[in-house]
Amino acid sequence: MTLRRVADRPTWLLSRANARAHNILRQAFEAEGVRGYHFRLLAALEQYGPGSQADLGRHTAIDRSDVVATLDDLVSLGFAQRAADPSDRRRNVVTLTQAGSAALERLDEVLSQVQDAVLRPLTETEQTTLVHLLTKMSAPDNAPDAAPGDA
Amino acid sequence: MTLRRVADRPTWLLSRANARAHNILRQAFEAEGVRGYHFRLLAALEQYGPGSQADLGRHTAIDRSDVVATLDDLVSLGFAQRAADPSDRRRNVVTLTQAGSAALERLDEVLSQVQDAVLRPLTETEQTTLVHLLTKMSAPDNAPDAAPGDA
DNA sequence: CAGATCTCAGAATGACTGATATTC
DNA sequence: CGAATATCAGTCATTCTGAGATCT
Repeated sequence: MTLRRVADRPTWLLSRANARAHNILRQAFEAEGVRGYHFRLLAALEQYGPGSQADLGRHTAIDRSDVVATLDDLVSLGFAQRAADPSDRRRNVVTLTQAGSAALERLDEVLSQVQDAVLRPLTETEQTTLVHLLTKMSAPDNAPDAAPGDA
Repeated sequence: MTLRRVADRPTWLLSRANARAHNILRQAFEAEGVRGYHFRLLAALEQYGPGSQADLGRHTAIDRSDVVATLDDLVSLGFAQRAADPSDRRRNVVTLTQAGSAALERLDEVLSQVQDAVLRPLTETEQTTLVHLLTKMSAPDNAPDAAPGDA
């Protein structure tokens, strides 16, 4: 696409680079039968241990209502288990199964390979610089949607 | 979100930075009553002049079937016109109206402001570097989905 | 006939909203 | 009571597929 008013924009380059990575990743995950939401949920289960679905939503920044459906998938894939919390009957305690743990390792490997493929054109120094710039760009204190002094 | 297996990834930073820009832009465009597709179509109409919908799809990388619906919006907003092509009755010749041209200018200004807001945390040198790295990363000859020697 | 064009219907993904029943 | 939890039923934008009708 050579649209002057679009292609010239740095944010468009950002969008293109991201779309490229995103597409490769989507296809790679598809081969494993999962989507991004599944991976994020699995990663959160591993990192934070068993917890409520609300917690999962907070850790992954996935909407409460989407956690429900995605978890349905993970349960039917045998990657996670739901159990009623005896101490708080509102809650479901979600646990990562061994199969889920194994799947997470596989998916993490897939992610690493995609990562390498996407960054391959850059030297290691350039990769470091890119990470630095992207981090700086999105730093919370620079976020235009959360100016200091708000409330 | 502080998910080890996700947040540590350069591609995640890319995704975050892009999402930030995308959200700001979406809201800004929403205030004008349009979406990204509308802007791209308007930009293509301006740049390439009146043409068929198929051409529009090619210039903007918007799917043929989505061009139809998006164009419906632009027509009902008075930003574009459809007319049968007398020399090829399969085609609709799409033309940018004066109102569409004015809207494009407004939206371009909105885009510039969003651009500035997103890149503000970086110095000018850093912005240049970022553009360079993103360009290099997504250069066609480096594209993992179009290796030289394919076909 | 092949091929291009326009259109419609639908699906998938990520992100989000509103409502509801239940429980603390 | 207010607040949190899990769930369901939607919407929305972007992207893409399949099918059909029309025309070159």
